[in-house]
This record gives sequence, C-alpha cells and structure tokens, in this order.
Amino acid sequence: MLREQIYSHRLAPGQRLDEAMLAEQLGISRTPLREAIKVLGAEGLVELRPRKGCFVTELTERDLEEIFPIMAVLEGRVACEVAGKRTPQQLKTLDALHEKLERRAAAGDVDGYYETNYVFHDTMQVCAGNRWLQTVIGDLRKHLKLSRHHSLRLEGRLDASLSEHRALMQALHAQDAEAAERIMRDHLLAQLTALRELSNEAARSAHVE
Amino acid sequence: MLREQIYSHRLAPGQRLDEAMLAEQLGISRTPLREAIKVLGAEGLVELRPRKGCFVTELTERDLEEIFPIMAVLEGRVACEVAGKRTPQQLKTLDALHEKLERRAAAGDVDGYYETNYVFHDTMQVCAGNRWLQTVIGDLRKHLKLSRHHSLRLEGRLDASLSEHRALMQALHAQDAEAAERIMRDHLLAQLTALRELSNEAARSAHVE
DNA sequence: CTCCGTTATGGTGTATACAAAATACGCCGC
DNA sequence: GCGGCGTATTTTGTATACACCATAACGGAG
Repeated sequence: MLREQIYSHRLAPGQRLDEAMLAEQLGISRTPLREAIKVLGAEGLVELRPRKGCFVTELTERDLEEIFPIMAVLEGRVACEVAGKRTPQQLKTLDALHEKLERRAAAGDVDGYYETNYVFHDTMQVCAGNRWLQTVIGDLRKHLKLSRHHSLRLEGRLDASLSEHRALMQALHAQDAEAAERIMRDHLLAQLTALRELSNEAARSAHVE
Repeated sequence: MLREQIYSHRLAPGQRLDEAMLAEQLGISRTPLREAIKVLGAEGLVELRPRKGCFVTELTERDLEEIFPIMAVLEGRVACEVAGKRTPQQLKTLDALHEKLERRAAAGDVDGYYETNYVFHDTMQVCAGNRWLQTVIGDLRKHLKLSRHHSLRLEGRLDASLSEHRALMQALHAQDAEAAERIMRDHLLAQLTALRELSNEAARSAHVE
C-alpha cells in the first residue's frame, strides 16, 4: 500500500511520514507499518533519519544522470545475452511484443506504449536468464519510478524509441550480440538525453514566466 | 549485529532465525529485532517466508555464476570512468594502495591482500564519482560476502591478481579508458574462473573420499 | 499396524502501552 | 524587543501481551 502511494505521488517526494497518522489511515497499528517502512528504507524508496522520522526519497537530476548509464550497461548486457542464446520460441514472444509496440505507436497511445515497452524490457531480462541481473535492474527501475518524468513525452521521442526497438529486433534475429548490446545501451542513453531536453524545456518556460 | 553474525557464519546459510531466542541472546525485545530482520530481508541477506520464519540466504554456485559477470560489467564501467577523469591526486592515492598490495603480496599476507584489495576497489568506485554505481556494486558485494569462498586461495591466483592490478594501474596512468574497462572486467571474470576451479578441486577431493 | 483426524504446542504477526528524545512554544531576563 | 533557557508536547523507539496459524504429536479407528 505504501509503495503504491509513493509511486502514485499521493505521498510526495520529500514528505515526512507520520507513523500514527498513516497507521490510522491504513487501518493497522504502528508495528506492522514500521516494519513496512523499514523495508522501504532498505530499498531506498524512503530515507530513515534516526529520531527524525521517515521521508519519501527525492530523485534529483544528478541521480538520473547516474542511474541511466548504469541501466544502459546492464540492459546492454541483457541484450547481449539474449542475442547470443535466444530460442526461436523466445524470439517469437519478443516479436509479438514488438508488434504490439508498433500498433500502440501507430495509434498514438503513449501510455499503452510505455506499458508494453516495460513488458518488453522485462521479457528480455527473463530471456537473458540471469536472475541477479533482473534483480539489479529491477532495483534501479524502482527508483526511476519515483520520478514522474517520462522521456516519451518529448516531441519525436516515441518515434525514435520505436526505431531503436526495430534495430534491436533486427540484431536479435541476426544473433548479433555486439550490435544488440550497443543498440540497447544507446537506447537507454537516448532516454536520458530526452529527459535532459525535457528538463531544459521546463527551465526555459519557467524563465519566460 | 545480525549482519556481523551472518557474515561471520555464526548464523549459517539456510539456518532459521528464532526470533524469541535471538532477541534474548542480543538483549533486546522482538520488536526491534523484527525490524532489523525485515531490513535484512529487503537487502536479500535473509529470506522471509510468511508464517514460516526467516532463513539465512544460501548462495548457490549458480548465484556466483550470475553475479560475477554483472560485477565485471559494473566494475568495468568504474574503471572506464576513473581512467577518463582521474585527478593526479586520485592517481596518487590509488598508486599508494597498489603499492600496499604489492607489499602484502610479497609478504605472503593473503588476508591483508584481500583487505587492501577491497579498499582499492572501493576507492576506485569513489573516484568514479557515481554514487549509484557504488550502491549497486555494494549491494552485490553484500551477497558475495555470504560465500566464504575466496578466489585468492587458489594456487597462483594471488600472483595473477597482482599482475592484473599492475596492468590496470598502467591503463589508469595512460588514461586508456577502454583498456582499463577491459582489464577490470577480465579481472573479475578471472576471479569467477578461480572459484570454479576451487569448486572443482573440492568436488574431486570429495570424490576420492 | 497404518492412516487420518484432532488437539496441543510453539512461533509468527499484530496491537497496545510505555520510555526516551527532539522540537516547538512560552516565559523570563537582559 | 530580542535571545536564551526551560518545559511541554509530539513523535520516535522499545517492550510486553495477545491472537492466529502452522506443524507436529498423539490417539483412535479401520
């Protein structure tokens, strides 16, 4: 429940969590709530300052600048693995997902594209067959979800994303591990670039006011 | 306290943690102990099975096979970053640590070498200046510490490790980011290979019995 | 003698009550 | 009027007590 509230920004980043209030609101006592908070603290979704309370983690631009290059390396590794040892069955599944992406994009359904894109990347990780790689990437994604910025909101980014996915599928079909890795890396870094531009746009429009 | 007991193998992998007993032993009540356990559970050091209890995580060989390639990629990235933007000051610090490694190796002090090696890698991560990279690598290291196997125990591995470190320092001095990344990657993968050989030796000697 | 059901025991999960600490507010002094 | 110190209140941190579930052991029936 807490995670949902944090991701939906009903608990805003930086906000302090009042244990008594939250416990009453959720209809439980403080004990299990505190245990939940400790878990979120260990995951990094909230910051626990001893004797001060618990605060929803704020993701700075610096965090994004640091996380995306790591994601790029890790997801690149995923693509590399998948290209190398994909089964025809897996390829079929990925093709189907990619097709879905194409349809969503054609329909201009950004939210649907985002969701399917998530499933696609997740499926890639499963295909790579490295559970720890999945865990590490999942941990980082958890944090990225704290930010409400979506790179797809940048003009033209959706088309670019789609074309990168097309190139990736081609590399997977050709079992070209090196190309797949490079394409996936650049795909992630392109998202960071898009976020930067969105941030710049926001700064400019704020300056105009 | 729990972490220490787990790392020192006083709480063995697979062992179930009896809350009441542990609480008494540590001189605290169950409430804070449970909060601590929840944190360790979120970190993955213990597994929490609802209504079943808490068990110290066991690291299988498959886990090692999965974790090391990830570490290789991540630490490779660290080396790449450091080679690119190291300051003379940082280089001096790293040189000093490497010198210490050389001395420890010459003295045949395996434990000292291990410890200094840890500090060296940690310092590299600080020099890379990416806090998230540090976090992710730290999370994986936490798990590796569950295993009591040390690759340095393999005959000749210490010398090999030292020579890999020498090559790394050379790449850092030359600001050769590509070489540094490759060397660091191979350095980590070599540790995995050493662990495999140790495991094979153990299997062979078990077979003889 | 074996298998199933019931009961008992131990252990996890939750709630409540209390202690300690930090912050905020108010009062007194300068 | 402003600043500092003390007290009070709020909030975190801890302990204890209780409820529920799971497992295991014992007894009875086939």
